[in-house]
Amino acid sequence: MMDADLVFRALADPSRRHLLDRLFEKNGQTLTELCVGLEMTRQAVSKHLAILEEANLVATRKQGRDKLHYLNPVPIHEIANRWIGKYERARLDVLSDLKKTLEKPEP
Amino acid sequence: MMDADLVFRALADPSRRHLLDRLFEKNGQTLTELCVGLEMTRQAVSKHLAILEEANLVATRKQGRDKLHYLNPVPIHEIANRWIGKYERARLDVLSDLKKTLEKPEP
DNA sequence: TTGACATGCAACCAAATGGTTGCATATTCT
DNA sequence: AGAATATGCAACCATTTGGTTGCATGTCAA
Repeated sequence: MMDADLVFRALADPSRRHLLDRLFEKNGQTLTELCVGLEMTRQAVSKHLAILEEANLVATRKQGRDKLHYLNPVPIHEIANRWIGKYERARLDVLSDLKKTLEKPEP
Repeated sequence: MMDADLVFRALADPSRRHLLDRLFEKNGQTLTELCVGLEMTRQAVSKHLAILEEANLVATRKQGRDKLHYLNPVPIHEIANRWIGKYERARLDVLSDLKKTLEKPEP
């Protein structure tokens, strides 16, 4: 099972969202590869990746001395389905009510 | 414009997500009304609501001595569209590739 | 008008967070 | 073997965060 709280908390930080973006552009990157261009030490990036891994947003595979990082979009998908879908329905209901109101002439 | 970072950070806390749930069940609640059943002081709830308001996830209207809180699902919708949609596509691409692989017989 | 109720404001506090530095370990390459 | 490279681990630090308490202000109602 997915822990939605871990996912939400992991997504709360812009650096972590940026790391997901980087993995989206190129999957299976190593830690040092993900560090280039960032104004952060390797250890900071490593911590962020650990949090993403804990939330199951990235999966890792150790290959020799390298650790390869892979994006896992499934938890994001589950959030979208279970949580955001609900509020999306609320939004559409509002639009639907508005539409009805506009269509119905004043009594 | 919506500040996605404010929205993500606002959604990161379980108490705040719970407040959104409460407003989803019944819209237009007052501060004290939103406090009942919560193991928190009114001031804590007030701070959470302020953060949600800053992220434009709730809108408020002052009516006499009451402050009414309304859920605004639009920022959640925008997050879903702009940000989650991208990773959703990634997920579907993976499934699509898998499907092709399964359909294509070995050469 | 006076008391009760709803909210606002500010100072304070402990714990979590995001980051650093320093050193250790493991693997690759010459 | 020995140097270079990739990662891991731990202690430490400043700031943010989530919460509290105490008091002030505004509004309704008897």
